[in-house]
Amino acid sequence: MTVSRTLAGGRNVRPDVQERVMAAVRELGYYRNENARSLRPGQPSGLIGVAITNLANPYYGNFALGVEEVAAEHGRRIILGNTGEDDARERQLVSDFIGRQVDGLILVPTSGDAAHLRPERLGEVPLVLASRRVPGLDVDTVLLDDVGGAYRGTVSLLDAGHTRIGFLGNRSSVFTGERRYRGYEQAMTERGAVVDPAVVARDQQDVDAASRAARAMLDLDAPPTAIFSANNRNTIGAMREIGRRIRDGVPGPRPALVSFDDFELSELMPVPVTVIDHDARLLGREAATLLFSRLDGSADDAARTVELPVSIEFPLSPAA
Amino acid sequence: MTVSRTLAGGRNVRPDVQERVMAAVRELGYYRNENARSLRPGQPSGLIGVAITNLANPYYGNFALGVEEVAAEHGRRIILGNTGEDDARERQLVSDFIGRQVDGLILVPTSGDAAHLRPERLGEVPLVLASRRVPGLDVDTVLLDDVGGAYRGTVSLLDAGHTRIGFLGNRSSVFTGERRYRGYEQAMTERGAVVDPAVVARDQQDVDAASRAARAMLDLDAPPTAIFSANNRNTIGAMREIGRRIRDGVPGPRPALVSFDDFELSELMPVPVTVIDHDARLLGREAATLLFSRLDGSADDAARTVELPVSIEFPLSPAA
DNA sequence: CGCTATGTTGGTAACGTTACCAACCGCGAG
DNA sequence: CTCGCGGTTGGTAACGTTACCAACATAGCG
Repeated sequence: MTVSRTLAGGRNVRPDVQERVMAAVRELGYYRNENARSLRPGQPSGLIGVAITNLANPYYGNFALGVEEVAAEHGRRIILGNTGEDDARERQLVSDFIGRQVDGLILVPTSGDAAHLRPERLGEVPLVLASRRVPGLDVDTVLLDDVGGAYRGTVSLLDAGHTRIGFLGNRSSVFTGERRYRGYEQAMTERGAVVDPAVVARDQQDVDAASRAARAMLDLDAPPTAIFSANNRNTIGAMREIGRRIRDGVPGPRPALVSFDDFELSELMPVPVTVIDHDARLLGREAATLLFSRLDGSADDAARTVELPVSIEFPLSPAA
Repeated sequence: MTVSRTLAGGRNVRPDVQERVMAAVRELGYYRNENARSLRPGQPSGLIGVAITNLANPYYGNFALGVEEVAAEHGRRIILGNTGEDDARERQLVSDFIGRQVDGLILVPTSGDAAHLRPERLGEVPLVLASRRVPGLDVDTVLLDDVGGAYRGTVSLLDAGHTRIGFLGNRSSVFTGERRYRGYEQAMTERGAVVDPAVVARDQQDVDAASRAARAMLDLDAPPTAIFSANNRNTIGAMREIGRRIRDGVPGPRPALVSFDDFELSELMPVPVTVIDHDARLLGREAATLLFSRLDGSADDAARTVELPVSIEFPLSPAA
């Protein structure tokens, strides 16, 4: 008990005893067993479970960093798992996290079945969703202003005189893919532009698929003069294809690009790129902040949604 | 006990009893307490502690992913901490990890004091270092072929006829910074080129500092005609500055670049970029593999070093 | 000088789990 | 019919920790 008290701050322990305890701790290389600590009822484990869909994507790396920062500020650690968009893996991760007595969960949910996230399954463990919502699950959520960003980005192309604007994005079952498409579609129809299914490609998960989709689109008899790309992977793929056409002297338009998600050196691209930028790290910080406000009881029961704004960065030079 | 046996696989439990147990588990939303489990002597916690220096850097995100993959294949989870190159924070993380009974540690070490990593402090917990070595610490380590990559990259510039080649990199106390500088220096002196301190800048930690360093270098009366950049952050910074000069019509050379670390769309840059590429995810996988070979006892006592090869990607077009 | 108040110390129990052991069951062989 | 054996079941203890309580020492006060 004296050791426990000393390590807990030393209240009501004589200073010379504390000194002897600390000396023994140093000599023995003693570390307090945190697992045994959290075994006692009511004791938090100090762990936050974080599951994201793709750690290789720098956006999620930054997201994880934001969560880790806030967790560290509150004296917690994060256990991190990668789901790879596989909901079986997500289920497995969540149940492992709960088994390790995490104080809370932060997820970028996959699109599959979400029965394992229902309150009756999670018990007292608070959950915060990031980036995506889960249908029918009313919990704290941090989102980006996907619709507004996509709308404003598309409008900037329309303002520049484009009317035939292609769309590259995720399939509609992905939450952000659906929202960003909605923003695009809304801008197009509001301005009387036609959304032609021939220049809408919504099933690319990686850079290569995005390149192929851009190529098919630009090889049409009536290719788009501009492309709205709904995420980083599609932007990189489209840009690769555009660069290839320029290098190889392929005739046809050199489409302007609007990219939802930033990428480095976008200002040096051979065609003008408008970037819809956002702060993944802030998204992570915000998710963690929501979680901790639950943990310290400073939030009422109602589920909250935070929608973070996006900013639009126009190309430095008017055209290439 | 019957519940424990059922959940452990059901050996020597009647099938109908197993069924009743599983039904109760489902009904009650029961999760086995992993912390209590690992409390019993000899039981592993199933956790691997991972501390990296900068999760915002996509390389470390990929590194963490590689570790996570291999850990998941072995049924473990990772606890992740970000040190931000702060060795006090590293110490704190390591002692917390040990307090949580991690089965092993994987670190990208900071450059400070490393007393907390000595075997007598870590006890039985195996440690693997990644990317960097710690002076005087003889443990399993995964490195890149920094010297060889930097050497070959520099040689490619010399072969192209450059003799005045600038260097952008980390200060020499950073392990990789030192090694990459060595490769550069070795190539230069071997070929009789002069390493001029005026075009060597070794103290940039972020993109902005790298831009400023590149600017100062290119503003010299005798600017370099090519630049060797020792890491991703310096490459991006240098490229920004080069792009700015092209855009603003600043007179002077448009230096060719060799970049240690890949970046996306390097083929679309306005000056030719040679990339010294490597696989951070593989680095993570390799580190985890070393760790697990310790854990299952299949490695003998001697510390091992794995040096992963790098590949060199030349620009698609000879010049811009 | 005795009483109380305060500070200090350590004994005990409980958290959830599983290794070990003891008890019990039914079945087949002698 | 009895004995022994393998399969099944649950009691007990222990892992390391801390809340609670009891015991004790000391100081202050009347």
